[in-house]
Amino acid sequence: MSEAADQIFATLRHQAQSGAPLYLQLRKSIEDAVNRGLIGPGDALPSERDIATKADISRVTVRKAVQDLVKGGILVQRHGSGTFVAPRMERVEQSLSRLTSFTEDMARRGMVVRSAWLDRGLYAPSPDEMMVLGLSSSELVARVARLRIANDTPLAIERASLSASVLPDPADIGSSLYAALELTGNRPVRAVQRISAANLGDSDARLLEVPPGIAGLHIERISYLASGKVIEFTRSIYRGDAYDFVAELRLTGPSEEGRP
Amino acid sequence: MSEAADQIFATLRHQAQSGAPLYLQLRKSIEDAVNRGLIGPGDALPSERDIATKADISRVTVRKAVQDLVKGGILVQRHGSGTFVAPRMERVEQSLSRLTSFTEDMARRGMVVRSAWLDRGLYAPSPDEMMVLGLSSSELVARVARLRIANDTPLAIERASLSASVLPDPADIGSSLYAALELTGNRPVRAVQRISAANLGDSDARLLEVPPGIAGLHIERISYLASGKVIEFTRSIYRGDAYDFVAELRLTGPSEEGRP
DNA sequence: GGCTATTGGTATTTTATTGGTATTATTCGC
DNA sequence: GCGAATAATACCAATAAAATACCAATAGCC
Repeated sequence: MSEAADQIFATLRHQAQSGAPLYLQLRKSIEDAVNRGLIGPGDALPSERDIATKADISRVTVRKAVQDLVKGGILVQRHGSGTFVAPRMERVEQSLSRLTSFTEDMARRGMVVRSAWLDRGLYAPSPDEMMVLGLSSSELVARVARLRIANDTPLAIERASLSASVLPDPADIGSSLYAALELTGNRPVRAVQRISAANLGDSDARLLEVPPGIAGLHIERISYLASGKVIEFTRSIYRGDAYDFVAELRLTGPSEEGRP
Repeated sequence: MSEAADQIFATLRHQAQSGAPLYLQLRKSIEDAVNRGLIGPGDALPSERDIATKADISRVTVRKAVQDLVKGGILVQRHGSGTFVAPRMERVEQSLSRLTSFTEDMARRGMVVRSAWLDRGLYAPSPDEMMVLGLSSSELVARVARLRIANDTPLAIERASLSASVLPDPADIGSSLYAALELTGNRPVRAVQRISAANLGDSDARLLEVPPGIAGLHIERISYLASGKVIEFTRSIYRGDAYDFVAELRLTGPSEEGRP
């Protein structure tokens, strides 16, 4: 457990002879460690017992300090699991290069992620879908829609459309659409992604639990097989106030590149 | 199976006495091996049993680690066949000039583009600018702001800040900021760009000739010199209804064979 | 085609570690 | 002296971590 969490004890000893109650000293130490970023959202604190023995005070005293911070929303406790720094709702950023792993990205920030299925089924294709996916009106389209949730806050709506021939049973997708496609041998090799902004409509806003009219990031992605055939068509809507897309650009070649 | 997959066990033993749960250690080892390219997309992992006996831990523990990575989309499992590194979408390197080339982009859509200057001058730096550009309060900052117009429709507002030392006279910029920087030998080689959505404020909306509150794309870009120094800091606002950012993603992996 | 070794998948149990709580002693201020 | 805040002790409950034993699908060989 050591790591950077030991910083707690450094500041603790520093104020040891202040005369203030022990639990207040400890509380301040922990608070400082969080505020100074020594331990960030999602990080685990040492167990109450560990803190107690290391600081040489009773566990109940530790508990008092910790509980205060839990009440204040600074920490989160999970019975049988541990004590953690409460995640803050700040802008989350996603690098464009890792667009496929929402789950991983969020987990790295100490957020508990889950998805709620909005839709999983086979339908008659819309004109849009027929055009993009190259379907005839007699074929079916598989639609997979889910709400992405981080720390009980809905962050995004993802709606994917695929030809039913590549995803005959939309219900048995695990957590990754790409993994499911991989299993059936339909591997996209290329995708074009289009990012724009749009005001959220009523139904989307309701799903994302924000007022209607708020700005949202609208991402449209079309994935292609090696054969050039379109395999997937995804429209995602991200909450504009909680999500950043980050791209790192590199200037290639000499300065003669076309410029504005 | 041996090959490079054995690298997993090397890093595993390395962190053996970290005290962390076994399955976390293993998960990290595998994750590292993938991230460092020791095992690439499509490559097979040793079987769960092999990993278990080699690392001298239970197979269920191996399973826990592997499953986490499957959930995160890093690995793919096929019952009766094996565990494989999942394919991954990667953003194609996009040249700096290309992404910023408003003019070129619009011209491709057959639009007549022009710009209107909103501001060109030297100012005392704001705290933001001092921080990002690394300026002291006694130095000056060059601000360049312009309205981008296509077919007589305002599309975007670009506001750039630079140290006055690299752009002593903001007034003599031609049509390209980058060209001006090139002349003084200050060529950015890298930039980090952050795309988000936000509702347009009153003044920006007025400039863009849209009603306030409409969704806009907010792009923040920080450009770096080869030395690592920040040279430019641009905040742009695009009309969300009239502009798309397009990125092409490519799936990395074994091109043909090697597919399980 | 069908057998078989090998693969991942699952259910169940044990153990250690975590937070949760009730109860009691001490200290300090009024 | 009384009472509230402080601190310590001992025990309870939930969860995670790990191991065992067995099931099911796939691939490959004959």
